[in-house]
Amino acid sequence: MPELPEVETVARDLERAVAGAAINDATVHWDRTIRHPQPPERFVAEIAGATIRRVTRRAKTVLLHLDDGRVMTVALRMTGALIVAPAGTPPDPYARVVFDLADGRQLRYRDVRKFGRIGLWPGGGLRSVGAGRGARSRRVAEGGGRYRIGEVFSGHGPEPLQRSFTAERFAERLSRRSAKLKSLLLDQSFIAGVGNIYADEALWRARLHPLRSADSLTEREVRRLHRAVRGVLRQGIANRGSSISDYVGADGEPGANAERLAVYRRTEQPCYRCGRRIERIVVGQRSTHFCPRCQREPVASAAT
DNA sequence: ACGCCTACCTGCTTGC
DNA sequence: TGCAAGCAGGTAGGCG
Repeated sequence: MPELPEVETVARDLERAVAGAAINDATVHWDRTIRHPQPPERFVAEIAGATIRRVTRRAKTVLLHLDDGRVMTVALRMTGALIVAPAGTPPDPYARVVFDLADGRQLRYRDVRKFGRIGLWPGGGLRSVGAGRGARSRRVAEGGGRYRIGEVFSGHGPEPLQRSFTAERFAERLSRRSAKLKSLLLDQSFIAGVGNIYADEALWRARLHPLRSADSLTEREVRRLHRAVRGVLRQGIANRGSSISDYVGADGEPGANAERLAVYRRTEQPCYRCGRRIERIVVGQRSTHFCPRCQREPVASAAT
């Protein structure tokens, strides 16, 4: 569910709401939410008494940095949500892990489909990001542990909103791949944080067909896609995320970006640019929406 | 490198 | 109304 803009929204909400808060205790209601091989009981013992220093994001994962340098990672996957509940809020049947804060509030990890995972790592070697308004990347203090949290993300591609993600760098990466644009945008090792919604939106904005192969793009097309990817993500953040069914911010409120989507789940509805009906196809087992007029079909290589 | 499949889970919508 | 099938924002692992 949540892609970069939704995760960024949650991280920012939590930074304001729980930075400085101490975790008294935790309850695990669904063991598999705790990332293997950490047994849930040990996780609880290790998190109890910790204080949250700050909250950031890397790719689609929320990072809760603890005072002692350790980092708790929360990968929301499809239906995960982190919600701050004031004292006295009725229990949530879908809360898989509940953190009791010292001030009486609860930080709840809610996840209907149970795909999400929570991990606890010694710090070190990680560059996390603040995506917004010129926020700078920050280095996590070196933790004394044997493992580095940075290794968790070693296989991830660049953060599209960082200044270092230039059109030139994007062009270079694209030129070495022959995969379909849609599949590549979803590949977290190619670019971090883009999911099914924003991939479709970016391709529409850049007027590129989802089946185009990456190495077929002209320089101009690469620039359009670069701008489009960053643009749709920034717009998503500005609107506090796209709530299609169950995404909510840490305040429990849905985001406003769903109404601003141009193609995602707008099958058969008119394209905002040309009026043509939006089509839905399946690419890499993921539903894909595009305008057949604005986003021209790649020329079939008539080999003969 | 790439594509395709299966899993992991539950709930909601659609069609008969 | 009931019931089954299809769909969902993500990703890991396996196979060819």
